[in-house]
Amino acid sequence: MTKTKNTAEAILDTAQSIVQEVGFNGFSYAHIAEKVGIRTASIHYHFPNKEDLAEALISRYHRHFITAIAQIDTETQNNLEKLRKFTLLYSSPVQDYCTCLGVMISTDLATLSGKTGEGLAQLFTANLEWLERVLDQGRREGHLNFEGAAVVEAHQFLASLQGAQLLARSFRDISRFDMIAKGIISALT
Amino acid sequence: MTKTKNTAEAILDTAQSIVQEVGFNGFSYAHIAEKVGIRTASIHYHFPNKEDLAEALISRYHRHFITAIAQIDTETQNNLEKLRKFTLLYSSPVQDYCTCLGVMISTDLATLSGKTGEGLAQLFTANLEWLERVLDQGRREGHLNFEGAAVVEAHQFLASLQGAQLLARSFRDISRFDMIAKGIISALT
DNA sequence: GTCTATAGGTGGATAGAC
DNA sequence: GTCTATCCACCTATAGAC
Repeated sequence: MTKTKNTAEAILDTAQSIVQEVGFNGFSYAHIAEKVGIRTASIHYHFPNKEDLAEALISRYHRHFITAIAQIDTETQNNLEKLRKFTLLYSSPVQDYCTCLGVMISTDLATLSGKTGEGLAQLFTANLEWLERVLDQGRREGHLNFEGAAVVEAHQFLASLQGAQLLARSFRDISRFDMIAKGIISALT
Repeated sequence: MTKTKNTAEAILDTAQSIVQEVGFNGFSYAHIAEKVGIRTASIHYHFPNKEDLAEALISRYHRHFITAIAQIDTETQNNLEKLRKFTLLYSSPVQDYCTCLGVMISTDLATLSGKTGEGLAQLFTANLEWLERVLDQGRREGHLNFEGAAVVEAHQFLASLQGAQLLARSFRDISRFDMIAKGIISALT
């Protein structure tokens, strides 16, 4: 675990932070190369073209997400508290006035490959299924209160967080995100 | 009103639909030129650079939005019905699996001018102020039901619709938008 | 696995004729 | 106002040395 990060990982780290800031069509290999401290040809060695990079980004992001919600499930029993922690996952990119990778990729979708699009859909499906499960369990246990199907509530929950990121970013005002996130949670109690 | 549309308007129409599909960094003047049936040099005559185009797009979009909500206010008395019509405004781009111009611009913000950013904030402010007013009036008249401040509810409402656009687009499934929009409305009754 | 060098293309933008 | 022609910067991508 103390092993030095390899170049491919460093490229993905840098690429992800750039994409979250300017979108997938707002940067070039030269930008990544400069930040990582290598040449553009080296990036092409690891990711032959930009599509490969996009697919690698979304796939790694999905894996990280699975890890994150697994940790929430492990360390938290109360379902309301789980949801609160989920909102924190979505608040972290907002600290830099960025959006999560999923939101950025979703607006750039039309210019990306079908495989990247499938990866994005899978990521959002994982989000929605986890939310639906937690919402459903929480209601049955009496900790959460909402009307209608859990799957609808899950969609509303996720959509609200995504929109909250856009609004916070547009106003350069983190409190807009916090206000919305707090509102979703309090509506469930 | 039957006057033939001038070139500047035709450029803006085409540019807007392209931006809503691929984002502001996903197209070039050549793409617009081809669709409009002119040369790129002609676009530069009307909009010297891309920033001018961005500012013109957001400013015109804002004016159109003002017109649209004024019409809702004119033809509708019931505040719940006003909100329902507002969701229809946000559902129309989704029919082509696009997002509204505001959502697209908000993700591309980092690569755009400060003036464009201000225009976007003004657009969203107009959205939020209208929503807050309608929500507040509706609750005082007894047609709407929600807890907490109207300004918070307005933020949640708008964020939900924006996120709903992203999800519908990502899954290429309009019903995701409809599900969320219907959920927001029914939670208010 | 990373580099230099470079190909081949497209980007935004301008000059000047009509 | 729109065109042709063109500039130059930058882009993605590859070849081949080390």
